[in-house]
Amino acid sequence: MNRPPTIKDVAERAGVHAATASRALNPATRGMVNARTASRVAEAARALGYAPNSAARSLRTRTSSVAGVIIPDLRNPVFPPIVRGIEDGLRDAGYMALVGNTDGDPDRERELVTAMRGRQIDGFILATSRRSDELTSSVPTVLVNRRTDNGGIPSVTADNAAGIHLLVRHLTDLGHTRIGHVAGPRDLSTGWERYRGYLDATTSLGLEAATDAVEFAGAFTETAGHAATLRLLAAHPSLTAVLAGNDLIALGCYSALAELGRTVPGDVSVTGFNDMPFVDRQRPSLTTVRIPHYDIGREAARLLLERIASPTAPAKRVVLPVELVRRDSTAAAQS
Amino acid sequence: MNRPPTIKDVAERAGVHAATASRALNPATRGMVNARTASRVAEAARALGYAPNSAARSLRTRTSSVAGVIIPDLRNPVFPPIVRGIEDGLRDAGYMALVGNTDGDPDRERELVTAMRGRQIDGFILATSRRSDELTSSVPTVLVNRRTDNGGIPSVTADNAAGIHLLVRHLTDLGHTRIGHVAGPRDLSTGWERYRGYLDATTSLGLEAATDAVEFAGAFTETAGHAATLRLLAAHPSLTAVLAGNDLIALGCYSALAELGRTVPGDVSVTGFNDMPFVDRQRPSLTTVRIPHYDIGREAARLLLERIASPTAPAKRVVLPVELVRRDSTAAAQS
DNA sequence: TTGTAGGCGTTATCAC
DNA sequence: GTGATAACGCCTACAA
Repeated sequence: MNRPPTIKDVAERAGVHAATASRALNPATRGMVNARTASRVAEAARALGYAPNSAARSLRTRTSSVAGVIIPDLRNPVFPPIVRGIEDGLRDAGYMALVGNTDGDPDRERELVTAMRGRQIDGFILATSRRSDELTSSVPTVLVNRRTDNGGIPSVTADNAAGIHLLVRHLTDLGHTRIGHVAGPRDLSTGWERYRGYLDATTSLGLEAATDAVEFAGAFTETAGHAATLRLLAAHPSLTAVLAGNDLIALGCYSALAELGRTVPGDVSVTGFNDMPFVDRQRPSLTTVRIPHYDIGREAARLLLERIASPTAPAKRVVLPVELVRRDSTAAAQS
Repeated sequence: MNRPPTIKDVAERAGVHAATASRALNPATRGMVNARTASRVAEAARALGYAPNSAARSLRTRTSSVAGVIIPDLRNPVFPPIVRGIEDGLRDAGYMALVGNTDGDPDRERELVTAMRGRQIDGFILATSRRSDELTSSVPTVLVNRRTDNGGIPSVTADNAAGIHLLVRHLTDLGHTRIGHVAGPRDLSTGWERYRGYLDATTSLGLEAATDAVEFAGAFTETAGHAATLRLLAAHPSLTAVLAGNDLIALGCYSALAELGRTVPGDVSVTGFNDMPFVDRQRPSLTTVRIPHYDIGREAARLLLERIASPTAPAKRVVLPVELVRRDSTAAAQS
């Protein structure tokens, strides 16, 4: 239980001064030191099992090689693969992730940001932003999955518009012309961009009455999707297809349609968004758009490291491609 | 972009010495200081937006209020609620979680442990342990979900044996007497304890031939479960019920039985373990045992904090109760 | 190429 | 009850 070795111990063992040991151990300054002494120091460090004290290093250099990752709730199946991607992306650069959940509460988010700043975080990856957020962080920050309307902060998101276009195209290919939309919350870029994509796709394909065949779900949840679907079909009973804002909303569509005595896909086709785990095993299996969650996370980590290296470079907005996954919840329209 | 305020700034503004400010701000030492100066300091800190520099504090106190959480893979649906529970449990005490994934690789695990130690972690929560691991950490450590055979390290797990008893009892109540087991890996406490529970329950209920009606799946995955189920039914074609090591293995049972032309639950009843998300929506919905993932995480955090406070107290092994969830994958045995 | 010295911000110890 | 001081371990001008 004796103290871990310090750089002084290493220096002593190698017969040099602490400053020399420090230079020898740091790749960036290794060149300043005689190659033979350098390897002697390295050997001593290895023998002692020396690991630099990061608190001391942070205090001195004002960097920590730690990134703060703030998400709404890890239990939402969208986030685990994203966080995993972030972790893997950070690891390559020797960074680690401090993870915090907000449950969508802005106060909680502020608390977390403050607490993490106090811990000398080098940067933030936020998955919690609303479209209207005006983030003015002095710390390098990257948005993931969601983004703000204001493009000042780098972000990594899926191509929501393209995904919706793929779905609408898939449905029109099946002969559908009366396609409704159960949209996600308007204040989140995911909900909003998919809604805009729906408007674009339907109008550009010349489908009538699309603009008002929309209901907004209060949240990306099954229950909110259920309620919104009931409202949508009450107003538009003749719809033959429903585009849901995401997979959970689509599951809400399933139950609402069942409640209304409509079959999927016999009477109404339903589509989701995200391709979260196990939607391929629902009854019926869900036609949806696959978004590359893990890659989104990894890319966000890359962007953050880039940003830390050059904080004043212009903010990139990376949009990753998505993929249509045809399954059994969509079928030819009944005429 | 000027430097964040230090305790010296706060002291100056309050007209006291830095040491006094430090005492005033620290709840533990607040008593040493005059109440009026204390509140003057607090006010100055608030006005300046002072947040202590945790690197300096860590350097001085050798504590960081950060815990390392090491898991196999966040994408395994068991872990998100556990990690979330840990995070919530730590937060109450002002701790944060540094999360790392190992993919079950012991080398990777060692790397992570070393790296986190270098970061002045106050303790570890490990979800990666194998039964045979001999952990001899000088840092407070708690095992979660899995544990080692050697009881020297505190752990928080679900009551696997009780869960299996509930399932076996449920099946015998339905008239089953020929119950097989597709077990999880023997080297993990989860797989092992459920296997032992199966032996106990079947023998204590006087079911014949139970001991050899077991196949071990190579992993807690659907494919491993599928393969093991085929082996089990080849050797024991007359089984009317299969107890799977966990939910994913149970899904493998489903597909294997379908491949063999047996219906669930008509020909064979199947049970899982964990009650992971969406198994209630499989066809058929899965009878399983619900384990309190979130509470397990929270309790692990509590235990770790306790351990940090008194590192030499005897190691508790906390076992949390589980609950039978009856669904459609089990039915009365055909006679 | 290597050694010396000072300081990062905080807290513990000692003196008043 | 408060102030002065030193030390935690590391890094980096600057000096040699």
